[in-house]
Amino acid sequence: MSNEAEINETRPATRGSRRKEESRRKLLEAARTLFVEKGYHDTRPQDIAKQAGVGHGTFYLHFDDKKACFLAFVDEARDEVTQAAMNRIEGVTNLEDQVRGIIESTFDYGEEFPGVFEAAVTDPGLLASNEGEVPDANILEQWGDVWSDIIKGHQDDGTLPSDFDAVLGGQAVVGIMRQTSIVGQRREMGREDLAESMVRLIMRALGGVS
Amino acid sequence: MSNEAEINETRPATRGSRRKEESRRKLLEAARTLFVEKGYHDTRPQDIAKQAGVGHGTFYLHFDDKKACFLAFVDEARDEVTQAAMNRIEGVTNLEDQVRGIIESTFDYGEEFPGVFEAAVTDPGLLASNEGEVPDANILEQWGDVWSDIIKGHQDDGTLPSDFDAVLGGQAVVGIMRQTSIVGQRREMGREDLAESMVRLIMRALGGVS
Amino acid sequence: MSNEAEINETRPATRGSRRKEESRRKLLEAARTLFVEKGYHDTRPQDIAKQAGVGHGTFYLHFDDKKACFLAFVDEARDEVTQAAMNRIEGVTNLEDQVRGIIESTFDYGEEFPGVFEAAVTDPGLLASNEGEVPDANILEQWGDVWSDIIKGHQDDGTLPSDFDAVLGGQAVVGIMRQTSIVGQRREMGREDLAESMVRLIMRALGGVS
Amino acid sequence: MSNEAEINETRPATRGSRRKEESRRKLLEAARTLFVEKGYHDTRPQDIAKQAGVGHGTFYLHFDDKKACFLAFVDEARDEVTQAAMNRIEGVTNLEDQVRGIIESTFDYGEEFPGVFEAAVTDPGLLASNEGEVPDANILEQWGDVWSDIIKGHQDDGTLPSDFDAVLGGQAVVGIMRQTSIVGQRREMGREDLAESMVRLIMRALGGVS
DNA sequence: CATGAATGAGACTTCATTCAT
DNA sequence: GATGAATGAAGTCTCATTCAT
Repeated sequence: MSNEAEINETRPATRGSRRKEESRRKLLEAARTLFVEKGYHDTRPQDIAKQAGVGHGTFYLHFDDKKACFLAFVDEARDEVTQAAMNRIEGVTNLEDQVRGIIESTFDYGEEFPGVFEAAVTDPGLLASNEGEVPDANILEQWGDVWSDIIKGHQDDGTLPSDFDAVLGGQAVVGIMRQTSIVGQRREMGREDLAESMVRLIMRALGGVS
Repeated sequence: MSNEAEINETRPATRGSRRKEESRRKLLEAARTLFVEKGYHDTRPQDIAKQAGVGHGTFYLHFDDKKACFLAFVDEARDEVTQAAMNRIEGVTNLEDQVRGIIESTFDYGEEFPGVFEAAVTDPGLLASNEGEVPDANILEQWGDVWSDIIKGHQDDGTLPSDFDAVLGGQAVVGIMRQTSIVGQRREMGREDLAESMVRLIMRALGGVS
Repeated sequence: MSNEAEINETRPATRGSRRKEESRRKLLEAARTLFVEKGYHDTRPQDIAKQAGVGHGTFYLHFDDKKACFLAFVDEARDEVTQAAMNRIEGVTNLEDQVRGIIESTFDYGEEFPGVFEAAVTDPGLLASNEGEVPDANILEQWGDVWSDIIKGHQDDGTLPSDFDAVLGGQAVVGIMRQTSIVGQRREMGREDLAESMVRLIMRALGGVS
Repeated sequence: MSNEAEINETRPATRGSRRKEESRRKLLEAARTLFVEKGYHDTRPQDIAKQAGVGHGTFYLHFDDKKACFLAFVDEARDEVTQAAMNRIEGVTNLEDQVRGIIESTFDYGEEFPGVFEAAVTDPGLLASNEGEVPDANILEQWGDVWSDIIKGHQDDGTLPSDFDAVLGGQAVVGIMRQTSIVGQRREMGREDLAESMVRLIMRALGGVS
């Protein structure tokens, strides 16, 4: 008996917990599909459960409530996008190549999972129902911070001028990316042109172009 | 629709129409207050009517539905912000002064009517309930177009380089403004520093600074 | 217009409010029927509305929630029972006659509205869902207080000994009545015998019998 | 059922049955804690299992359903209270001393296990979910019967008058005790005064005082 | 034109119970 | 015997909208 328990500790994925993990996975996948397709307010926990092929109640076994599920979806999307971008610029040191790489990577992700990014960007503030709730940091703001780090690195080694706040610079980059890509897609600009314009605008904004 | 309004202004309003106009005004003011305070989804037509001091049913005499009311609120806010900005840069020809003027004007508006801008920026797409509805153009996108015109003017007279799409440039400006001002406020940066950084980032992005 | 308003003040039952009052009445009647028939936990607001012939939502126009409706039902029942008892002993000064009168009156009420009293006696503590809620005074306790007043009166004029606390005495009377009548009914004792035994037990307990 | 229990005591329990007995014990203790703390409707079988440190499913190995568990809790509490009272009046023949002894014993129990008595008194009728179910006799009614036996004994040996039904007398005693002790505690009367008043009221009610 | 009582589809969530492991 | 993930019927309550007055 105690033997078995110890074995379980080294192999934490017991039968039950593996099954539970599977359910959670199915639910998150379903949530992604539906949040993207119909948006937060038009997606019911019930729909997610059905799409996942589990019972209504199972939903609440994995998420405290609908909002928690949405936040989990956003977290996942953010991690994926960030990971993809990081992989793309692995080893790249030139700023312009980094900018271009991240933009390309974001476009790739958007093509592979259409709508996911847009859905994930829904302002969490909109979901707050209980007054006085912690206004969870926006995914865009978090992304801006990633950019801030990159910028700070280049300010330190002299590639970029230091006459502006790296924090605001990071947010500006995200602001440009968000707004131009939304409109660029809506007005059906070509991906190449769009990317090139974005790179130019961003590089210039940061003072990285003579 | 604006036609009709003008006709009404030229001929003396009947008793009924004056009363109606008054109701509409009170409702819109109430709507602004509540949409700003509690957001779209947590504001009920009933609340708006009560705050306006009219009966619930009266709401539907003036707006087809809740969404229409929200859109009217957004329209109004947009017009106010735009008007204020236009007044501020009246007669100003220098780009940097225009940029600074509009930013200052936006900040002023935000201080006078806290939260209105943020509320008005809610993506109308989120409100769509009927599938296949026309996703009304976002207020930010419309603003970007205003900037595009300004930029195009400066490209034509050689103040700005023409090596990027003025449309995207306009959106980029709006993107920078939105994202940096949100974060700037959240992190409690001083208004002066924030404005100065925004001006510098925008001017550089557009190639207006050596 | 202002004329009409003033008339309305003297005749507060406008058309709308009269209709509302009617709905409330129908709901309370339905609530009584169902709470008595199926108990608190097996009666749904929906059932009450249906039985009353109004829509689900109307229920919540008149009661904050299910518990509030139950409490309103209890209040009503208590008032009725109390009123009937008070009417019965109007002008009666002899204690034994008062006791007998109230017991008879309670039995009458129980025969006219079977189960109402039993249902109304449900401990409100059982309904508390939010921790720290005000534990509304029990209907029995309130009744005990009514008896306390009667007893105090007889202690003051020497009809009853003063060697016990009138407050406890009042509660004791209610305790006797409740427990003996429940069991008396369950074991199908005759009403006459039951009443007579109750009178004797109560009179003796209060020291009102030599 | 009590037969089976006794057999188990005489022959050495197998490993399995000992373990089972242990689980049942832990569950009943947990049930007592939670029923007292949160009441019947706010206590879920899951909570009981968790508090007992066993799996949810184990609950149903020991009790047919939630109601059965509650009834087992009530049984246990009743037996404890009764046993304590019986021990206290062991050898006491004087009625007043018996009454006082039982009251003291009940108070002691209430101090040692606060809330248990109150929780156990929940009318089982309230728990009935299947229509037409036998409404199990109330614990108070059972207690009244115990008193009836005591009273009958005193009627037989002439200590008490025989001009009232001993059954009702027993119920009356319980009614007095219940109602006065609830209110006495709520209004924070001193234990001594409360007990003394209760003794006097009960003794008089039964005609045991000159 | 104005009102506000009424509506009912539908939202979110809970929980007693089962059953495969 | 023990477990705990899964279930889904059922419950309470909301709210955008209508309509009789």
